Amino acid sequence: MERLSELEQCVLGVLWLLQPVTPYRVRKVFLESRSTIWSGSAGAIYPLLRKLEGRGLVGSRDAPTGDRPGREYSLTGAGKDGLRRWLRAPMGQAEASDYDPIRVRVRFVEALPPRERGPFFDRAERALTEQLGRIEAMCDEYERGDDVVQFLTGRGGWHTVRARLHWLREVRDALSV
Amino acid sequence: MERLSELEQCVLGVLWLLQPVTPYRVRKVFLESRSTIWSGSAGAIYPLLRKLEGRGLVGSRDAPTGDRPGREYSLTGAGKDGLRRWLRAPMGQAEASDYDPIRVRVRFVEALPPRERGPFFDRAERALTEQLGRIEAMCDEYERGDDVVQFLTGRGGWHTVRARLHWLREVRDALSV
DNA sequence: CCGCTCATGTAACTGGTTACATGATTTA
DNA sequence: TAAATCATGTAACCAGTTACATGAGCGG
Repeated sequence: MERLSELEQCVLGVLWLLQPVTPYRVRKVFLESRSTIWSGSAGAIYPLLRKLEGRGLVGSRDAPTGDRPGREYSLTGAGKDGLRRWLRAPMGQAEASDYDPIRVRVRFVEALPPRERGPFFDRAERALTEQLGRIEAMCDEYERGDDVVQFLTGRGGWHTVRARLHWLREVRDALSV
Repeated sequence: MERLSELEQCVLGVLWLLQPVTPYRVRKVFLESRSTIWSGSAGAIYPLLRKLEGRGLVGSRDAPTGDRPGREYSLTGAGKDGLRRWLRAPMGQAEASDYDPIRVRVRFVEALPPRERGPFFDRAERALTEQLGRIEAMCDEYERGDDVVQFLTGRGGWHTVRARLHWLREVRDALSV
């Protein structure tokens, strides 16, 4: 029982939500995600799905639409077990930690001459504000749906980005730039 | 002018902060970081430093301690330019986005039978609370130093983790588990 | 003297990305 | 009818990890 990568486990989750589902639709979940760790590239998803099938965690069948060939994947019992094992696993520092690309940049902001620091923070604030807007739009959409958890998950991202934005203003203030 | 990876740019930043610095000390920055995107493995740092040297962004010299051989790296002018170019670059969705390993798990929590959802949230809350404690300890330490930005950066992580923790309690409440 | 940390490295691997190829279907 | 999107895939590449090897110095 080889352990699964984070992406593989996410894909099991997506399958659980959307099954039966085509690889392309799985891809789109990642392509359209506000998170950027995974690109949702075909080169990631198609081989991954076949690999999961080889391990018996997912099953597939041909599902052509009219003339076009198509393939649909679903979770097997073992697949659902795998998903649950993930959710039952202990959570440690890896799960609690986060990486904030803006925060690391701020760590080194004094490498910039003073007059460039204001514009730096402007760029950062704008990026976060725009992200906040995107998430709000997304949450509005989700709120009209019937999937509560989807909405709540969106709100999670919103809270986090807002916290980063507030912190950024605190930093500007503390450094008076 | 090949573009640099995020890790390479971070390493330039670390060099800017600590130069002249040994590869081992650069590693420790990542090894001891609360963030877990990079392991700080020797296999990452040593070849990377040589690569940066090959590109003329960093310079090195022998710096043995008594009997032991050692090597010290510093930024070159081009290296500092590279660091600044990073900080001057526009920030978009990639920089504003975040990945929260707990949030993705929450997305799929209903794949767990109801009675297991409480313990799931317990584990998540504990992991975040512990992380909060670690960050607080770190910030206390930094506060006694003279590096304001280091302290502020620590606070950034604290704000983010606290936001995630608050959100988690909101979710528990909303799902009443 | 044993084990730990300091310190420097290499080799094999792997989990992805980028870029390409192909063709059907929809939309402007 | 041209361009965009749907849909499926492959091949080459690459950044970083894991695991290993080596040896010096230090604390119990």
